[in-house]
Amino acid sequence: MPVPKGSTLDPDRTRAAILRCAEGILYERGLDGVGIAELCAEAGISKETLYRHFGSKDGLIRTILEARSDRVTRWLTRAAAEAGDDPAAQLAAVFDALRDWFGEPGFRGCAIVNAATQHHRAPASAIAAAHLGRYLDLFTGIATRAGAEDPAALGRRLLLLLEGATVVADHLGRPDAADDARDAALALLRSAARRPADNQGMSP
Amino acid sequence: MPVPKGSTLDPDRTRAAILRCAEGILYERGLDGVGIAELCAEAGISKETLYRHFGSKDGLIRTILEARSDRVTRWLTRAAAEAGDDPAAQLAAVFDALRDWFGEPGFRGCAIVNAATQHHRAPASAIAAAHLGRYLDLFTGIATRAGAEDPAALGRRLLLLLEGATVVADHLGRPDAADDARDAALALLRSAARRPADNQGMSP
DNA sequence: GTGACATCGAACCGATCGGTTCCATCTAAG
DNA sequence: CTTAGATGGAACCGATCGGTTCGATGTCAC
Repeated sequence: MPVPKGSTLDPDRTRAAILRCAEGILYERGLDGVGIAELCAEAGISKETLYRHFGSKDGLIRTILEARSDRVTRWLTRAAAEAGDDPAAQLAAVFDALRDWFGEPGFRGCAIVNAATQHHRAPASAIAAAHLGRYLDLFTGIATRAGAEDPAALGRRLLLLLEGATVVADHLGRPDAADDARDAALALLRSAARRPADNQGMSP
Repeated sequence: MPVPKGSTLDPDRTRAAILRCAEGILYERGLDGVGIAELCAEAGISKETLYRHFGSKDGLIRTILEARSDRVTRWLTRAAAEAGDDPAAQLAAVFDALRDWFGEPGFRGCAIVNAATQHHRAPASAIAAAHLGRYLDLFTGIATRAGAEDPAALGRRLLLLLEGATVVADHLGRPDAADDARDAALALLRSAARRPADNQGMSP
């Protein structure tokens, strides 16, 4: 029961408590797998309070997803930044961070992509698209600093590895998909940074 | 109304008609986005008929997903086989086929992976895992024939590209994610087939 | 014609859904 | 002490859900 009776604490704190509690349950059980009533019971609040803060279940979901996109983006960006100046090291750091995430007990894929998959028309789709765009910016930045011939193209390919690793880690239960993605990403980085043409060998 | 009154045609045909109709609607609207009643109405059958054939909504979904996994696997395997003997050409053919799929009007991601994302505990999860395993076999076969040093590892990385491309094509609305995946796959194939160590350049 | 079978259409079941409303209660500010 | 605001608890709403049952209707094999 995170929220006492009356207005013991300011509404902002109530709001934050609802978000923190609902995020976990919705992620674990799916957007349609849990009702408003259970969400409120688990958070120790009444339905009226929830609706005063978020207006609707969709409003609650939107708020949760936007906050999560911000948090995840900051987390990965910082992981890259803390790896130093070498673009390859930054790239490796991103996938190493992902691997930690994939290995956590409750891992169940990307909450934002999952939400968009479940509610395809709803605002979740737009949030997911923006979220992937942020990933793209991160990877394109690394590709640019690595001196890739076509940083945008390399960024897009790195994004494929991230999303693919997330899906495989989830549905195959293989957190080490992040390791495969990391190795593949470094290989792509090497071949893209090499030179204009994409053949880098001395084959017949 | 695909199914007339009485038993005009044999039950097998009725069953097939239900499957064909329900598959499209469930894919488009999501497993929880459409009820049994609407499914029956759209297929022009009664609820009793549906339940006699499939037992439950989950039974219907399971049947649909398993059939779809078979069909998709055969489709991609044939695309690879028809590309000739060159492993690189086979790989390119797979992603070219995917691109056609991504570009279709109703594309909404992989139905099987989507189903597993929506019903995480249900049999959909097992079907999705098996489905990814089939992809893995396809890619590992290509990697083996290409003479990769570690065909299993290369197969896993190619799978990441396929799944990543599917997610990105869906949520970013970019069918050309398949082209990025194709180029990345060919680059990975080249660098993996080159030689034991994974550094194939002449950097400092 | 007769019986076995498949089907439709509709009513029905209990449960749950998202959302609304009302009121007693508690706290903090004046 | 009083008042304003935030809250919990519970009742309530109409709709929909997955699933069951039953009788009428139709076709087919014999």
